[in-house]
Amino acid sequence: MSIASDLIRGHTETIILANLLNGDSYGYKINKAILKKTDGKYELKEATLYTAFRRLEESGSITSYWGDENSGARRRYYSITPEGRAEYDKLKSEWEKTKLLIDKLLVNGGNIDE
Amino acid sequence: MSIASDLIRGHTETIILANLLNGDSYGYKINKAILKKTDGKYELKEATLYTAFRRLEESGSITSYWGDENSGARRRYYSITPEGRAEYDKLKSEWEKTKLLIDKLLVNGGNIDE
DNA sequence: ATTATATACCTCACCTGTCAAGGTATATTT
DNA sequence: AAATATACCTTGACAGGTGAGGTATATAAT
Repeated sequence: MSIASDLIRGHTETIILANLLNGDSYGYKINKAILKKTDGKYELKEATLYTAFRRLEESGSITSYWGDENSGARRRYYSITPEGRAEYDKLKSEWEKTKLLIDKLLVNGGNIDE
Repeated sequence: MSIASDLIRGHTETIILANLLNGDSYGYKINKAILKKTDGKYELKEATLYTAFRRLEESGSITSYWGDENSGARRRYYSITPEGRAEYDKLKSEWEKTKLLIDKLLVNGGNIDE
């Protein structure tokens, strides 16, 4: 594995929301978009992806509907709600703050008396 | 809570190791050092701290010994091992890579066809 | 004297997100 | 007929974080 799952934990929902900001999409496509964004380095596990969809829908950040494909596999499309956009903004800014905090915490240092 | 635990998850061990690079220390002091590093914004929960010590010791990244305080509460000191230093380097560089990856993934974008 | 606060350690049960492993179904290519 | 790609889903196990509890010493406040 190229990325530790404990380091990505907690970002799954933000990643999904980011992929819905510009328009509706569906699971498979979102995962392929993630793969492309990261130059093939990262992709969500299916179980993680779909359980995250459930959580997001339950909390009101997204809604879903079945596509009307007349050919091929059926698709469940997702829409981001206004609450979802607000949630995205919140999670994004939390990430920016946390990033700085972790950077500070991982620096070799501290522990010298006074 | 000022920092989401899912965002810090997986960094606990790296944070502890970072605090042992410059010399031995003990739980309570490490946590106070973390608090100081982050200007009072963050502190590990005790249960998190001590379970992380167990894991780190079991995996060979740290060793421990009881201090010889002749007054006050007893202290268990921790030393980072050469393996622990190597582990720190590895976790630190994983963080640097993951940070860039998450930054890419959280950007508004993707989902536009071609 | 007793209560509160600070120091300093520890454990257990629970919660939550991730993931391996399984499954269903359609369409195309070999 | 088999393999691959698309596209969805669920279940059980696992692991790290945490709330809530505990022990013990020393000092400051009531």
